[in-house]
Formats: sequence, C-alpha cells, structure tokens
Amino acid sequence: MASQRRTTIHDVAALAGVSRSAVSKAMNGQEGLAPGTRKKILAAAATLDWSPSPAASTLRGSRSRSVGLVISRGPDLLAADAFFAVLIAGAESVLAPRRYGLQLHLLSTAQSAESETYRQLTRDRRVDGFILTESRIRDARFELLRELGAPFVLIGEPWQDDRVEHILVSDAMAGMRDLAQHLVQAGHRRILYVGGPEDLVHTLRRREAFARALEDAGGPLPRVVSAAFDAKDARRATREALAVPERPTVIVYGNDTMAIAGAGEAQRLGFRVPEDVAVVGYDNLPMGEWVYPTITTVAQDLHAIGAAAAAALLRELGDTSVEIPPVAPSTLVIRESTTLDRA
Amino acid sequence: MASQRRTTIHDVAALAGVSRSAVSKAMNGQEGLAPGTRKKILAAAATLDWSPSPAASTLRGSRSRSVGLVISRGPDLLAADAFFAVLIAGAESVLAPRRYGLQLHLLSTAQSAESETYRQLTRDRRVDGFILTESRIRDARFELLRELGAPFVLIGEPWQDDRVEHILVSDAMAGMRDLAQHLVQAGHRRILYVGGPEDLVHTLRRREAFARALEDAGGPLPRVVSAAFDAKDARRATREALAVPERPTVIVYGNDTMAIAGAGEAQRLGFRVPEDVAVVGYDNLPMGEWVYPTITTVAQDLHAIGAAAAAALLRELGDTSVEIPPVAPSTLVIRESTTLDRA
DNA sequence: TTGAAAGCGCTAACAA
DNA sequence: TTGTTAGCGCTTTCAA
Repeated sequence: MASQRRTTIHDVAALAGVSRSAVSKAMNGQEGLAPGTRKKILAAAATLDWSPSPAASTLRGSRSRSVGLVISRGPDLLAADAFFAVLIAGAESVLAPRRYGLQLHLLSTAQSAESETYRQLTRDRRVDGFILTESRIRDARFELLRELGAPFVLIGEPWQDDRVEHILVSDAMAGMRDLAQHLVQAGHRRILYVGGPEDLVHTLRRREAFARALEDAGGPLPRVVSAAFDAKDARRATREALAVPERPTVIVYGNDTMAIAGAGEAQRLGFRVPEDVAVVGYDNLPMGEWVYPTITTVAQDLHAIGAAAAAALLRELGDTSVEIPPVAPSTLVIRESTTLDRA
Repeated sequence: MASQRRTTIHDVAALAGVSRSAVSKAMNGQEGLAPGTRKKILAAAATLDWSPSPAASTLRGSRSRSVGLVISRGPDLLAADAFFAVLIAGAESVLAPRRYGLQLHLLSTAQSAESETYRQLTRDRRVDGFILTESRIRDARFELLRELGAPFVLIGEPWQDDRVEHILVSDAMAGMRDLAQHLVQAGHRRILYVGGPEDLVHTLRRREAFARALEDAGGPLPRVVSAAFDAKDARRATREALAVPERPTVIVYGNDTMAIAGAGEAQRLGFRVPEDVAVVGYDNLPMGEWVYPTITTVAQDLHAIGAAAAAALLRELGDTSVEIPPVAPSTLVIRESTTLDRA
C-alpha cells in the first residue's frame, strides 16, 4: 500500500490555482471572493472530496463541527424512554448532511456530573454548542452555559424567570383540546391527571393545558397527582387511585411510559381497560401501539422537534443557510385504551 | 471580564519545572521519566485542572479521545428499542471518567450511508475507534474498518467466516437452559419460536441455543418462524400462529419488543396470556415489567456489555490501565407471562 | 480581490 | 532522563 498522504487544503488550493486562504474563505462562505473564484474552489473541493479537518479548525479557534447533547436522568428512565432516540434521530437528520457530529453524554448520576460534563466539553472545545432537552423550572443550565460562552438551544418552553432566546415549543394545547372533548363526549366525569416531575416545565404546561381544555369542553375539574415519570411511580399512583370507591373513570398520564405502566397495573388489579378505567398517555411513542389495549395519546412529533432544535442551533452558530423546519402542534391519537368495547 | 488565556501544556510544564514534552509523556503514561518527575507533573496538571486538548492531539496525529457508535436500523426499531440506551449508558460509564467522548450516529437510512459515515468519521479523525453493535452474518463492516485502519470492538459473536479479534459475547445458553426447563416443567408441548432478522448472528445463536436446551430438557422440537424484530412483524407472526387449531401453548420471541407486541396481539384476539398462550422475550428491557402481564424473559446485562465493549476498545487503543469488566451469562427472569394463574 | 505568514496546543523524533 | 524543535491543517489578520 502506497503512503497515502491525506488531502489537505493545500491540494485544493493547488487544483483551483488559488491560495489556501481563498479556499478557507470559500468553504466558510465568507465575503471577499470573486464569484468565479469561489465556484472554482468549491468545484476543486468536490473533485478531491475534501472538507476541512475539524481538528485543525478547532485548534485554530474555529468550529469543531460537533454539537453536544447531555442527558441526565435516572438509569431506569434513561433505559426506558424511546423519547430520546427519536429526538436524536431527528437531530441527526439535520446534522449529518452538514458534516456535524453529535457528542452524546448519558449521565445516570448526580447533578454535579452534569455541569462538569458541560464544562469539560466546552473547555476541550469538543462541541460548538448544545441542545438542551426538557426545560426545567429555574433551569441552572442556562447560567452555566452563558458563563461558559456556549451557544445552546432549548427544547421546550423556558420557565418564566429564564430569559432564553432560543426555544422550541410543541404546543400542547391543540392535542389537549381534542382530548378533553373526546373524554367529555365519552361521558367521563371523574378524571385523574397523573403529571410528571414537578421540576419540569412541561409537567406544568400539560397539566394546565389539560385543565383549561377540560373546562372549555364543559368537563369536570380533574383531580391531579404527581409522579416521577417512571413506571414504578405510575403504578403506585394508579393503585392508590383505584383503591377508593369514587375511583376515576379515566386516568390521563403525563407520558406514555406512565400510561402503559398504569394500564398494566389497573389490569393486574382486575380492572378492565378501558371499560372500568380508561387510560391516556402523552408523546406517542411506538410502544403505545404494541401493548393491549393500545394507548390513546397526545402525539408530538419528536423527530421534527429534534430536527428543528439542531437547525436552530446551527443557525445560532452562524450557519444561516439552514432552515428551521416547522414543528406541528400536538394532536390526539385515539386508540383502544379509551374506546375499546368488548361488550 | 479579564482575558482568560486557557491553560495549556506550557503552564503545567512551568509549574512543574519541566519541559512540555515531559508533561506530554507523563500524561500519556509513557516510558522514560523519573518517577518523581512524573508525580510532580501529574500533581501540577491536577492543580491547574488541565488535560490535553483533544483537538491539538488529534491534529498532531495522536488520539482524539472519542469513540464512534454508528447505529443503523429502520426508524421504527430505532425509536422503539431501549436496547441501545442501556448499552450507551454502560459505555459512558467507562468512557466519561477517562475523558473519552462518544460520537453517536443514528442512521435510519440505507446501507450506503453507513459506510459513508464510517469513512467520514475516520477521515476527519473524529474518533479513535468504533464500537459495533449487533454482529451480522458476513459483516461488511469488518473489512471496511480494516481498510480504514480503524480499531473496533464488536458486541456479539462474529460469524464463522469473519476473523475478528476483539469480541464480546454474552452467552445465551445459560438462560435458554433454564427457560427450556421452565417450559417443559410447565407442561408445554407445542412451542413456537419467533426469531429475529436472519442476517443477525444472535438470531441464529439464540434459536440454536433454545432448540438445544429444549432437547436437553426432554422437550418437544419447537416450530420456528422469523420476523423482522419489529412490532408489526411480531403481531403478524402471532396472528398466524394462533389462527390454526394446533396452536402453540407458548411463544418464545427473539426479543422483548416482539414479545410485548405478540402478547398484545394474542390478547386482542381474545386469548388469555399465559393461560391460553404463554409468552417469553429476550433482553430484559425495563418495558417488560410495565405491561400486563409482565414478560418472562432471558436477561442479558446490557449495561455491563456496553461497559465491557468500551473498555475493550480503550485497551485496543493502547490504554492498558483499563480492566475489561466481566459480562455475566444470560439468566432467566420468570414473570407473569408464563406463570400467572387467574384461576 | 487575493496571498503570505503566524500560530492554535500538542506529540515525537532527536539531541543533549 | 530530560529538553529542543518541527510540524499536524486550518483560519485570520495584514499587506499587496
């Protein structure tokens, strides 16, 4: 095997008959190049199948062409939730064609590890910016990242006190409105809402949206309890809810994971779903279609959200050629867990 | 804000009173340094909270301190399977403390994108090596990565034709033996095995192991069909299996995803699980504990497997200080889907 | 509008 | 055993 020297900016410059700095300018879409020169350079780069070395760019103080995603959750949740896989696949669909990489960090441990991870990734210049998932109430990550000077995009709605410029919301109201009507029409009068962790903004938003939608639809006031978003907690909440005489006729959960676990527990206790107690989730994870009964849910397009977040971050990083794809509002997906009738 | 110059190898060298090359040697655990000098240097590095810049190391031709994980599967499967989340969390537990990053690429598209991804990651020197998941029959990735000169570790057993040096197996036989006994003792005589995609090595291994274990336990020959590992296919296979008069009394699926979907479909058709038909999965994903009935399954410790794969790769990359943690053999986890009796 | 040159932080070959 | 030095490939002043 011959000693294959790697293609560098030098080769491209030579082929195009220009200087290396011209090539750099052309590749980074900068001003001050004759259109013809630019074209010639891009053609040469394509011919040689060359693109700038991320390591060299990083070292020089420019972009690393990589974005960071730090996910910190308990090990159970992490394993459980297909949520992130879909989100990541969506982000990838925007990043990969632009030769951006994704640095993933899954932390199943403490908070301290989280900020340390952000610090290190920034300090080592491994990433140009971050995608933050799951907006928290009084989110400490914003201040940290501003202090680190790292650009970021938040998936979700920032809490009122947080001044975050770049956000992305998938409106819960649309789906909740349809859900409320669906439940009221079905004649449900005792409704339990099992929300997620109290430190997440969307826990509040979904709960509020549901309560408002229910009111608008002329339905009853829902009873509300909180759970930790994991299956164990959902089971506990379900068991307690069904143990009383005035038990709910429908339980709406803050996500699909809890809804599936809740429906399972209800059945274990001898209740038929949905005849004795109906069940509703949120997210529309694929899993909801596998179980029996299939789970009625409020769908959000996580793939689109992931793509939009990545696009917004790239724009934030200065790539104005990226369009931020629209994120559709949530919709109701009616399945067996609210409609099945085995007569 | 003052102009915070970043800490570099120079500062550490100055503090320790040595040259920069000495610092480099100390940090990379190389020979030819007096023990005292080494100690002094490491102390200085710790004091300044410094570690080498990955970008500079990469550019210099040394390690990037990052490993790649390319996952290519259909979008449905990708979203569905908690499998990868656990594996990744396990890998992280080894990589993060050693300041290694993980570059993740989720491809929901064609094969061509896969090899292109490996090529680019290697060419851009974004990663020092790869973790490959899911050993395939006549796996084309081995040749590609050898050609690219990229070190890698395969999770799973290589197919016989593939000469792959670095592998990691979680033995299926142990769990299958216990499963066979469990089923035979329960008196099952008509057994269906629904295996995964035919191009995966573990599809064959699990199927063989199950058949052998069943024979050893004095059980009947299982009937065998294949599915695509996704929920839709599992449902189809289940429907067909239960449509005939001589229907199986237990269906063993190649993974938990299929088992859950299969159990759901059986119930939808009016069969009780496990009274009319029992169900068994493989993997022991958290999900299996949420549904009703909970899914009996052969457990493999995916977290440990991910950690072991990362450790093996780091050793392959020359970090001999990493111990490869042992991966326990599979075990049987008996749950409701084979035992519940509602009398 | 274009090109020359300096240097980002590190490692390894070589010299002392 | 330790230090000196020459780049790795790129971007960005600055000068032409």
